[in-house]
Amino acid sequence: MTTLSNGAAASEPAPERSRQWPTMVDVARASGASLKTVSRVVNGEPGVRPVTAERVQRAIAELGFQRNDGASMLRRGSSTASIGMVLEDFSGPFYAMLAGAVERVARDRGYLMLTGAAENDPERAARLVAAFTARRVDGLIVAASRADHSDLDDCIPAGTRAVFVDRPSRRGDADSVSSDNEGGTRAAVRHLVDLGHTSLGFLGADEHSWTIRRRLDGYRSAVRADPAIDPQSVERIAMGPHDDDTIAAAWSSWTSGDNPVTALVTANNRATLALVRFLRSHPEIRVGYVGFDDFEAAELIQPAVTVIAQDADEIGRRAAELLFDRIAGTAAAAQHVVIPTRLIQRDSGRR
Amino acid sequence: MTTLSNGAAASEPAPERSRQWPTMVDVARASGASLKTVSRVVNGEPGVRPVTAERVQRAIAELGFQRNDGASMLRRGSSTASIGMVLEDFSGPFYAMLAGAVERVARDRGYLMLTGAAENDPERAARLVAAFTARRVDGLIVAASRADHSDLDDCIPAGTRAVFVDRPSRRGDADSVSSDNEGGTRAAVRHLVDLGHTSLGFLGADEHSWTIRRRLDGYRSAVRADPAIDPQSVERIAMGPHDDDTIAAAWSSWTSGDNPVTALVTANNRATLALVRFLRSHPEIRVGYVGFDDFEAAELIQPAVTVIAQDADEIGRRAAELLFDRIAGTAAAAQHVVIPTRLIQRDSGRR
DNA sequence: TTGTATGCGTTATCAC
DNA sequence: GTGATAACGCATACAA
Repeated sequence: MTTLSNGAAASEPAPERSRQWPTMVDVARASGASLKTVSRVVNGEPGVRPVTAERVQRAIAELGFQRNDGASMLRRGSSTASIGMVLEDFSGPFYAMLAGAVERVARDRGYLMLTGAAENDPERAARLVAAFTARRVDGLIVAASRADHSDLDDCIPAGTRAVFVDRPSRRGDADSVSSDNEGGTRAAVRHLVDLGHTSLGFLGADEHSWTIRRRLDGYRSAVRADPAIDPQSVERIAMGPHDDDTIAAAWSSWTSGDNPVTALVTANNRATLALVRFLRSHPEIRVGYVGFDDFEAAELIQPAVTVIAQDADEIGRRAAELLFDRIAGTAAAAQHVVIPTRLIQRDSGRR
Repeated sequence: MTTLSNGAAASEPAPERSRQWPTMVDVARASGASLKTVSRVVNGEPGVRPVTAERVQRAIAELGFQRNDGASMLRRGSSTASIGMVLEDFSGPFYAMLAGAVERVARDRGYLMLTGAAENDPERAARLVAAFTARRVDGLIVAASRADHSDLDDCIPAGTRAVFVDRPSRRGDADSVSSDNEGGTRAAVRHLVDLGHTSLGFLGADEHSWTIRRRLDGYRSAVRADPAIDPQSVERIAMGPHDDDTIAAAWSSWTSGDNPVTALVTANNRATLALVRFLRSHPEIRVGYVGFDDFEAAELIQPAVTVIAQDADEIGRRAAELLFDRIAGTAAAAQHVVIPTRLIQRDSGRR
């Protein structure tokens, strides 16, 4: 049983000091080489006699030495080769794909990703950012788009690179990437009009969300711009979250007068699924609809749901690349990248 | 413009040395206090005169100082207060929920989570583990359940705490948490038999996956144990991945002889969706089925899909708690926690 | 080819 | 109360 430089026994992990790893000093002692020589071997530097290197390697293997990257980076003054990602939650398919895309880019560049969920709590988001910067991440991807989180922007130290997803930064100096939310709902409205609908409604979601408000803007502007659409449609807006009751209330109010609503645009996945569920329990209601955000089962539901699809993968990729450009030092003006949406026509548009 | 101790100007981030943060030495200089006094203030240690503390605080605010947690942890010899999570991918709903649950527990305990996806590549998984341990994470959650990843187990240094999700460790000394996969498919078979089916088939998935093999085991044992079931059912097994063609081939072979298959068990979400899609394009085929793993739209598809639901949230929570117990030093024998599955009866069982 | 001494940003010891 | 000084694990001038 070897005794380590820090006084612990190699085979017995100490309880509170997390775990005692062998250090380069231990390797040096075990191999009879000096600290510097060990360092050379570990970092693959030239100028070590093969025999010596061999001895050191053996000691490394025997002790199970692994370099402490934290200490290495501290001494080098180099970056931590890590980024932090704040997302709203993990389980939404959009955020999950986003995180996957970001991590892929990060990994390709040799970076590690720290991740945390804001879960609708601005304070939690702020704590995450603080924890990330305290660990000196090289950059931040902020994908927590609720307006409440905008205080977050001030928590990000000046000079810390950050890219915002689905919402621009309140401070204008940060890059952002988002879907073409307005264009998406505009396309949805156009599609419904093409199908013969002239009286529409908007089934919203969280009104504090920046994306949801952009989608609402798109709906409003498309409705206003088209003289064929009943102007009442501009006011037929029900923000969420929705369940059977809220949808029933909106529906009965929108169909009680003359020129009743015949088609809906839903603002996100949740709203779409709430509507589908509502229609299941009210088979007598016939309505055309287009949902924002695609989902795996959209084509399996009957009628298959026509959607405005976001390219979460592309959004994540672009956001990460933008961040790494910043990290590399590209000092250009803040960019606001808008990723196109795509209307996937299935059957739910006609009623 | 203040000049920092490391020679960079506060307002101009240096290009390659990632970013120059003010250090305690800078704060000390700016406030006229000593390094140790600054440290005391930063850490809330007693024995500082209020006036002095005030002066230091002001300097901290002015410089935008934030303690370098990496350096702090190095000096303290304390843990890094971080865990690493290796998952198969981000976008699968199961892994996404898992990651969310783990991060929630970690955050509650003041830990940060590093995450990376193995994406079917054993080498990538190994590199992730190496990167995590090089940063001295306090523990690992391994949720990469393909059998190919089992080499991974040897990459985890002895003494590094790890909890395996959905697969036990090859080295027996690590905790694991998984669904009751065998019990799940047994319940599925029982359900189908209750509905009157006596000739079954199994639509599998990746045969290298430990979970898929357990589900297959459950199917086989349930079929063998029940004399009411046609023994041919034990061999009616088609491993995946599946598309229309593979399912068509299996189906025609399983229904060509006498006592044709009338019901199927699908091994995971992907297989279930492939079957649903297949049945869409072959409306003449009528078959009962139960899918492993619930999905949001399962109740919206017609017929609504009966599933064996896994409790991903509970699995993640238990795995994380097990890990933190280990980190806290609870030195008990390795535990293998099995989380029950739940049959959610909808309509797809009867044909 | 190899080793010694110093410092990264922080905390701990101990003296003033 | 306060402040020199050493040390955490590692890399780097520079000397041998």
